[in-house]
Amino acid sequence: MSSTISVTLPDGSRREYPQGTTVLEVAESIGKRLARDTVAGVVGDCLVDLRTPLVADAPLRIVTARDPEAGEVIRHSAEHVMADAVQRLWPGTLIDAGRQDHSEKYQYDFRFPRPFKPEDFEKIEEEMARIIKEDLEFERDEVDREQVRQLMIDRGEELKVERLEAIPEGEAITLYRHGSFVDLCRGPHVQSTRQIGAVRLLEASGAYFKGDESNEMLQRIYGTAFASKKEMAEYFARLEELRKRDHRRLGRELDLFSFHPEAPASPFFHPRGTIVYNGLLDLMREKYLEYGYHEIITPQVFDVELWKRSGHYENYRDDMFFADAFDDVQDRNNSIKPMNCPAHCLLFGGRSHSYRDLPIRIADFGRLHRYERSGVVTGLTRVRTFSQDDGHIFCTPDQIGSEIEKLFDFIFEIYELFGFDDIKVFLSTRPEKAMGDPKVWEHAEKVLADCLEERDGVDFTINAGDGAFYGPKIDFDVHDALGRAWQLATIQLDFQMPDRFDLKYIDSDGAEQQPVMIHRAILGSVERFFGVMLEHFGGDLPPWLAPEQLRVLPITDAVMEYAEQVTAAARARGVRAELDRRSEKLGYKIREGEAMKVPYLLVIGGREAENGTVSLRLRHRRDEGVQSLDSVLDRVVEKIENRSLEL
RNA sequence: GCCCACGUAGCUCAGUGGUAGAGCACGUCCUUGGUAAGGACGGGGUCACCAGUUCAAGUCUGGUCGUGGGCUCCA
Repeated sequence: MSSTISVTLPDGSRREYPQGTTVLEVAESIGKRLARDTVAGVVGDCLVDLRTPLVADAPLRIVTARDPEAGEVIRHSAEHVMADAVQRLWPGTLIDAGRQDHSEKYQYDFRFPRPFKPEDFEKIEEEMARIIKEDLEFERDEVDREQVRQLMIDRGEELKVERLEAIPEGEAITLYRHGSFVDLCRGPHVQSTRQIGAVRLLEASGAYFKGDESNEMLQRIYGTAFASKKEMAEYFARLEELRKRDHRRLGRELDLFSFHPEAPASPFFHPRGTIVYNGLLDLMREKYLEYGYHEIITPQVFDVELWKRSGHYENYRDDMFFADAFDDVQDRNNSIKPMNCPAHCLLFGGRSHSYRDLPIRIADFGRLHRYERSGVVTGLTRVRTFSQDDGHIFCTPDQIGSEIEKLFDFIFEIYELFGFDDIKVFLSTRPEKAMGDPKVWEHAEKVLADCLEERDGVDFTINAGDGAFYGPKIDFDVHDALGRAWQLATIQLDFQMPDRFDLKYIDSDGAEQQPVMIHRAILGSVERFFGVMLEHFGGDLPPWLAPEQLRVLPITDAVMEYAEQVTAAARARGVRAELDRRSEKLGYKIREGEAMKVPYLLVIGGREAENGTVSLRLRHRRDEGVQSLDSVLDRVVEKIENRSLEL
C-alpha cells in the first residue's frame, strides 16, 4: 500500500495527500473559508465524518453547511446537543439513543421520571442555545469495547451499556464528545456546536426501550435543526403546505367524508365522496372483465367455527368484532368478517372442480371490520371498517408464475392511471406466528422472489418475518403527503387455507390435487387508497373521478334559461354537471367553483346565450375563451372516458 | 393498548374564576354584477361528556369519550 493517496474532487482535479489525511485537512489545504464551513465529506456515495482518515484513492466531495447533506449532519449533532442540554438541566437523566427519521426530524430517548412538558422545551432550547454559543468542538474517538463499557458503567449509563451489547463483535466502536457530553455514536458530526444554526423542539412522546412493548417506556423528544434560521422557516412553511394536502382536511373541505364519535374510525362517505368511491369500484369492475375475474357477494356475519377452521380465531381473534344475538352474548358465536378469504374457500369447496376450470379468479368488495387498537387509527388510512378490491385466485401450482405475472401487469396498469410513481415493493417472509410447514414456506417465498427477479424494472426489498400468518407476500407501498408509507396493493401466496378447507381439484390423470390460493388486492383497502390518492392529487381529482365534473355559472338571471339548457345538455352526455343559480357576482361563483376543485367551469352571459356558446374556464387556470357548447362537451366527455389526468 | 397534546357555533379560532365572542359558512332582503370574496339585517352554543373544588367553573382537579402526533401493532 502506498503512503500517499489521490483524491479526486468534483471539478475533476486530483490532489495527493499522505495516507490518513482527514476530510477536514483536505478542506484546509484548499482554503480557509472552505475549511471553516466544512461539516462532512462524501467519499464515493458515502457520507463520512470530517475527521475520518482517508485510506485509499477515492473521489471526494466536501460538504458545507449549504449542501443538502449538511442537514443530516447538523441534526445529528443537534441531537447530541439536546441530550447534553437535558443532562445539564436534570443531572442523572440516563440517555438511550437518538435517531433521525425520513423527514428532517431527530429524536432522543431518555429515562426520565416524568413526561416532558412544553414548559420543559423552552428550558431545553435555551440550554441548547447556550451550548451552541459555547462553540464546543466535536471529538471523535475510536475505542475498544471494554473501554466503552467501563466508561458507560462509570457514568452510570445503564441503557448505553445494554445498547453496547447489541453491537456485533468486531465492529468498530466510535465515541463522540463535545464538552463533557459523550455518546456512543457512528457519526458524522459537525466541527463544532457553532455550526448548528437553528434548533427547535417539536414534540414529546413515550417510546418503548428498543421498540419492545414489554420493555420500560422511555421519554422521547423530537426536534429539528438547520444550518440557518432561514432554512428552518422554509421547513415550517413546507410543513404548512403539506398540511393543506392532508386528506382529512380535504375530505371536509370538499364535502367527501366525515367521522362521528358514535362510530370511531369508521368513515361516513357523503354523496360527493360516494361518487369518488364508486368511481374506484367501477374502474376495478371494468378491469375485472378484462382480467377474467368473477365478482361475488358474501355474508358479513359468520359462525365462529369458520375462523377456528381458517386459523383466524387463533391468530387474529383480538382484531375481530363479535356480533352476538341478544341471548347468546356469553358464547361469542357470531363474528363479523375481518377478511373474505374463508368465505371464498367455502364457495370454492362447495362443488367439485376440474383442472380445466383453473385458474378461478373471484372478486369481492365485501365490507370488512377489524378492531384496530385505539391508538393506531387515523383518517381514512387506518380505519375499523372498509372494503378491499379483494380477490382470490385458485390455481394449480404451475400456474402461480403466470398468475403473478398478470397481477404485476394489472397493478401497474391501474397505478399508471393515477400517476403513482413512487412505489416501493417488498417481499415479506415467514413471521414468528405462522401456520404450516417451514418447507412449504420456503418454497412459496422462492416462487415470489423468482417472479420479482424476472420482472424488469422492479426493485424490491425483503421484509424478513413480515408475512401473513398463512403465507409470504409482496406488498406495494405508496407515500402520503406527510411522507408516511402506506401499503396498498398486496399479493399473498397461501398453501395453508386450501389445506384447512380441504380444497381439491381433479387433475388430468384423475387424481385429486390441492389448489394454491393467491390473495390479492390492487387498490388494497378502498378507504386507504382514497385517502392516499386524495393527497397525491392535492384534492384536484382527474375529471373521471371528480364528484362534480362541470359547473355552469350564469352571470345574470336573464340567461338562466339558457344556463339550464347547457346543464341539461351536459347531463345528457353523462357529465356530472351542476348549475350555480345564486344571485352572486361572477367572481364569487368562480371562487367557489375553484375552491370545490371543479375541473370545468362554464361561464354564461348575454353574449353566450345569444350565440349558443359557452365560455370555458379550466380548474386553476385562466379563462380559455368562448367556444361552442358541443366542442366543450366533446372535450369533457373525451377526458372522462379516457380517464385522462389532464383537463 | 402505552406516552404526550388537544376538544368553545357547520369550519378556523379568540376568550385563564364573575352576564359566551370574531371571521367565514347558513337564512332573509337589496343588488343583475364578465373570470378567485357586493351590501344590510338575522338565526345559531348544555363551552365533548360525567363527577368534584368554589359564593361562582368554558376557565381549576379527577374520570370517560373522541381527535391529533409518536410507540407498539398493522392479515
